[in-house]
Amino acid sequence: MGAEDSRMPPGSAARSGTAGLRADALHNRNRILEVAGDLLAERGLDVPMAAIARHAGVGVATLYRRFPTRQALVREVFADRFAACASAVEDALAAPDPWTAFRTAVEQVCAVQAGDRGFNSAFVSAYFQEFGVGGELDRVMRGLTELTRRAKDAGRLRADFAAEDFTLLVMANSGISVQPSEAAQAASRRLVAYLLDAFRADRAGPADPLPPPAPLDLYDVLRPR
Amino acid sequence: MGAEDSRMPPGSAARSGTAGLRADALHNRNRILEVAGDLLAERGLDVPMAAIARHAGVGVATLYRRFPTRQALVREVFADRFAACASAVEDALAAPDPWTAFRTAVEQVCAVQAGDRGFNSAFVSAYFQEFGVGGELDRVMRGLTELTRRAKDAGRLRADFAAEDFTLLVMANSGISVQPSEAAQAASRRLVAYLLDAFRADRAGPADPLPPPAPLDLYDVLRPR
DNA sequence: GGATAAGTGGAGACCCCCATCCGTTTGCAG
DNA sequence: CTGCAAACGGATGGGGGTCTCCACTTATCC
Repeated sequence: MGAEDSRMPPGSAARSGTAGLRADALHNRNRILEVAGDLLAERGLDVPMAAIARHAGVGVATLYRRFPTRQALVREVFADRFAACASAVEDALAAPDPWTAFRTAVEQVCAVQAGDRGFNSAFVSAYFQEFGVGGELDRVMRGLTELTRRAKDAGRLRADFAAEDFTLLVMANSGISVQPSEAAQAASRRLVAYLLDAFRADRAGPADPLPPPAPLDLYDVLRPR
Repeated sequence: MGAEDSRMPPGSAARSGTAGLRADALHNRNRILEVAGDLLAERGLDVPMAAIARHAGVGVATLYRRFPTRQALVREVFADRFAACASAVEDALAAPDPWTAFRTAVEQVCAVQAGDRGFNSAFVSAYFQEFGVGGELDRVMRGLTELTRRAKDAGRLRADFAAEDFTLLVMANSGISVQPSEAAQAASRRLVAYLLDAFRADRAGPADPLPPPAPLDLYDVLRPR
């Protein structure tokens, strides 16, 4: 409960919990994160903790000491991917053409999602409610909302596009990405292309009217159990 | 192997294994199927066998005696839903307008899928490789292929629509349907509407060219593990 | 170089699920 | 009514996963 560590310069810990670790401990921690990243990508979110420990060449105790819960581990592993999504969106905000910006942002987020089974599950699971990535997720969502506004103002995005449609996109894409493979990634790209095409404003003929935007909120839809 | 049962009139067993059952056994069997249907829909494919037995008011032994494997149970439970998909497609084949036929077939199949978490998983999982529902599935696929041909010939379906795009649709829809709820079903309807819109041939302007159709085969993509 | 606390790995307690075995009950035919 | 095979359900063994405890090792500081 005392002071964190009065000698530690603020901001020196790139990530939580790395401060004051002994050299060997830090090495193991990194090795665990590395291995866990691979295993989660390949096998999904429910890969046994023991398997991660074994592949990392450490005992389970070491794993649990460093990451008390599975969530803590997963959060740490995917923090950078969440950040990657966020900055992809923010990069897009700098692009001149509103539609291109919208399109590339969507494409990039979906590509990240399709490439990693674990991240996909993490992204689309009740987990991320307690992930502490709310900040990143909000950055992504705020960015996408702004991109949406611009694309609509420019007349390139259909007017009845709703914020919930991002959720639609993410979850549909997650269905494609259950088993990440080259084929699945290609399929994801094709799905996204189809949907972006459907989102365009400049289509001929009266499309069949859309069903009402479902009040679809990831936080609601995926509530645990 | 001996004769099945020489006294049984052929075709009298609506489903496999119901012939010659004692009255109480038959009652329990039906109760199990009923309860299993509900539980699978709600909780998904991995609901514990014990839970099914308990809800049905029978012992696990009874459950296992009637359905030796989980697959046998699931197959029996969802046989009618698979059949429903098949006949929805075949009904559509009778419709006069090719596009309407295509559209309603897709909508109905996706609606069935979105309404039942267990069926959704069953539909989109390695399971159905050994389900013995290959017949039904082939009926569905053959029907959809024919509907595709007609819709293309009529100039209503875009020429670069590929057979693999059905898989795309099913898997995307499965992502929406992880947690069946009114909201999820509405979302599914909206997704399908978007995609059908994207599949239409009569769109203005050169859409961005589609990524190549991924060689996406459910049987391949969802291979166990 | 030695004291010390941080770090370690593996054994094992606990829990959940699957699937089978077996003593008891019960529908049904004669 | 009676006998028996069919049916029943709970106990049980086996497997796998999570997480903790503890005796041993090792980096680090003086």
